[in-house]
Amino acid sequence: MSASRYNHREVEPKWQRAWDERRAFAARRDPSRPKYYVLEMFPYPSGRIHMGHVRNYAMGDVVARFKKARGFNVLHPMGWDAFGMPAENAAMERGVHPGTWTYQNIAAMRAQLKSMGLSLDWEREFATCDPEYYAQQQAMFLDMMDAGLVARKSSVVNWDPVDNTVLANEQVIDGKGWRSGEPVERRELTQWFFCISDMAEELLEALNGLEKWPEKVRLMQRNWIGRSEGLQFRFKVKPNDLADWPELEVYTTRHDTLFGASFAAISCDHPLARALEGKVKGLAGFNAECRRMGTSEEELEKAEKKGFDTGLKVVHPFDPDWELPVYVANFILMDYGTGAIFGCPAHDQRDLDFARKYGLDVVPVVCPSDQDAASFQVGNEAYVGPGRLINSRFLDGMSIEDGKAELARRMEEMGQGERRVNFRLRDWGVSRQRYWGCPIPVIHCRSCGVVPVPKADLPVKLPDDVAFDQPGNPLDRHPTWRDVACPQCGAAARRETDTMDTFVDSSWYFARFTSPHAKTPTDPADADYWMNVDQYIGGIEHAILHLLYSRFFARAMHRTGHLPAKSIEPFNALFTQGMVVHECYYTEMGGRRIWQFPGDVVKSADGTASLRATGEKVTIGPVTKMSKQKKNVIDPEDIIEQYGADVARWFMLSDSPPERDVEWTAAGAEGAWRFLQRLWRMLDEAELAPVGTAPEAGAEDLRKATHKTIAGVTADIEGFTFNKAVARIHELANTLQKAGGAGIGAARREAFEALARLMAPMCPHFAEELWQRLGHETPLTETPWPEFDAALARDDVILMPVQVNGKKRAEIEIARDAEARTIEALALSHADVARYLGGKPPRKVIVVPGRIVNVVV
RNA sequence: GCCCAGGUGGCGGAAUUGGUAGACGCGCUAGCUUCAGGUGCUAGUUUCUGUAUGGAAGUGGAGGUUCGAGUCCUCUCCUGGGCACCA
Repeated sequence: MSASRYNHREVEPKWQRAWDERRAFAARRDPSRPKYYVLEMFPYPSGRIHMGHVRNYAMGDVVARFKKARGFNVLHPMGWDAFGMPAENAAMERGVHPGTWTYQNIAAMRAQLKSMGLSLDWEREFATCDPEYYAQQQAMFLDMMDAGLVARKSSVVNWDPVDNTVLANEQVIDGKGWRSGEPVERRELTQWFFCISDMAEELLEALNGLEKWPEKVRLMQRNWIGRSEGLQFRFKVKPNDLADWPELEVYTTRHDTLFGASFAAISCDHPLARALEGKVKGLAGFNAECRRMGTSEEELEKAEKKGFDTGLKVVHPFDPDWELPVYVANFILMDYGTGAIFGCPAHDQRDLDFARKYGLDVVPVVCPSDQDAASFQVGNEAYVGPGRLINSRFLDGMSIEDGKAELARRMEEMGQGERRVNFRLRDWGVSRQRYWGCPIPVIHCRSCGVVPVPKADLPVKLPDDVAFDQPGNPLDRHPTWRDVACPQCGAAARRETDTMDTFVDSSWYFARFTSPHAKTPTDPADADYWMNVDQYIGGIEHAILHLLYSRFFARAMHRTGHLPAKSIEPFNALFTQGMVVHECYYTEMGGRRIWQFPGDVVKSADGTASLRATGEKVTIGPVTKMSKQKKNVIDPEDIIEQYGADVARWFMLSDSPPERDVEWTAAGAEGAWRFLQRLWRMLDEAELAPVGTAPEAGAEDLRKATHKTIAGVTADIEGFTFNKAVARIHELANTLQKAGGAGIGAARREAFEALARLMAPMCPHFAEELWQRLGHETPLTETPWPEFDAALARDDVILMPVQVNGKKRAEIEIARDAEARTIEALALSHADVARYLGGKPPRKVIVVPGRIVNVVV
């Protein structure tokens, strides 16, 4: 036989065509078979796939193909998260219509994804910008309005005063608008909201049931929802010439520290702060300064703590002679609690920083157990630990918990406050003042107010004739689109020009895949059969928002009759994969870094690097997430062209555990390529028995290796440790290569066939070709997963380590199920062990049958 | 600032979940095969020490629990992700 080479350029298209012709991955409802729905987070159509996509979809495809081989009726769909800002940016920069740009990108990316050979049901494909999709989203918005899940209220946005437009946090750079360069202001707008906070308790509770979700994601969601038990109470305000403000209501979780209070503070957006602007000199300016900060929590928290004394006082609830100054402070969030707090500097770091800056008292009221109550002082660090209450009158001597209970009891008795459960979670603002999104289907009528668009008039379609020659929302400027007759009174009215947050689009696409062309959001029979998603796979960056919104939306869809009760938690299992990272390279010019593409850089053996074209010295920077800015991107298309999709997939699954970041290296891709070629050559040279021959009795070692590998790889795929599966396949290939000699042709065939079948989920084209070469006519997509023989996969005699004082000193060969006494006797009789004992009896012997022996001298 | 995760050879990582640290791959070293080569094959490769069977140290750092710790506990340093209008 002559040595051949595996040629991916012929083999990959061949099998892609074969699967297509057989419609191998078309999912059809079949109640007689168990279903399995595997879903990867759908991509944003940026124009090209990147390595992160390759990794994500390679993993999903492993699961899909594996489950199919195990007899499940698999649903594995793909679509496009197609609305969003980049399309509008492209429109502004290049004058191309957002829709044209988006659908061109989809066409390009679809072709790239198809070249990966993924087992996707392309017949279910849709884009969220298809009117067919967003029409159903609008229908659900109306249903949710009816169900009381939608509210209209004001909230703050980033406002660019030059462009007169709302900015995303991303578009605010160092407090300035990204285009205008002018300082951004916070501005209040009336917006549409989904009432997710009404479900806060339920969304929190149900996290406990999501056992197949990573614990860290559940924890992040718990913290995000942020349930707290506290006290809401009212201070009397002095001097009381403000008729509208006899009281100031605050919320606290540390009411035990009320006797350590030294000030009260309110948000600059608090109605009282606004009311005082005309009365207190300088306050308007201070508030304006606060509002110049962005809306992101990060920015607010990191900013220097600043306050403005309003001159107002509030009276301590338990002492009419005790007055506290009222400040407006830049670190109080209007959206949390009541937008007002009392400050206890000794036991809250922010309050302490604030008190030191403005010369306010710092009175400790919680004393740690190892400190003396009379002398305990707080320095530059607030004390937030446990202890006994001091300086607190009727609370003195109590624990924090008892103090809270007693204070709350008295406050409730006085009628001045109530215990209250509060959540950090805010309602979901979905209004966007942008064109490329799903129009919110309501009409504003001068006499009827807000009127929903009748369902018969859906979809409210985006107009095509829009211009992006100026900033702001083109829907506002369109000559006719806004004009419409009021559905109730028939008078001239105006359409809502806000569109929906793109998170809405991605909060239910998984349900739509079960019946992508239904005339209602879902088809009950399809949703009932296919839901829930059995395995969801995506990036950890979606751990909070996307997943929380989807959980909310599934509940909302159930309440409005679009999903069955079992689907209020739509994702049974979740896996969050790590990023693809790469070294970055730069040259320097005048102290500035000029980033260089990896393809333009040559690395030498001594670890230095230079530019291919000019030989200029290149500095190797850190390994970071692939990004256009740092140019450290590898285009999957180049890799697929050079090495094939199977190599790209195999390497993405090797080495790094799926949940961790993986570094793309050219050497790693080469290694994957060499492995496939090696297997291919091994088959050239191997003597095999005919298909179906029973394995020989004399080939035990090879057979054991084969069956152990089948058992191990099966467990690895189920446990999402694909890197270990790859390592095991390498080991079997090594064993097979070394297993020479005649008379084991059937055992050798068994090993080769196992390799082809085990590799099929990871590099399907190569595996199919191997399988065909082994003499099989039925493709692997229709071949069941291999079974292992438990007797062959287990060792009866094992090598057991023997430790002396915790250090390994010997090994004994012993039956796996030997009794402790037998093991101990054999261990102690070992020459190396005896040497350490020096003739004396051991002090203690620990025997863990099947594991280890430890002799303590 | 707050929340979450991760630190193991030159590199990516494995370690039966408290039981032989370094599987597998990359890289490197030596040799072979005459290969145009960045191909293939064989052997070696944690560090220190010793001629040697061997010995000692070793999982970011410092303590602790245990017969036994990469794994559990406390403190600490570093890196990454999220922070509500990026998707």
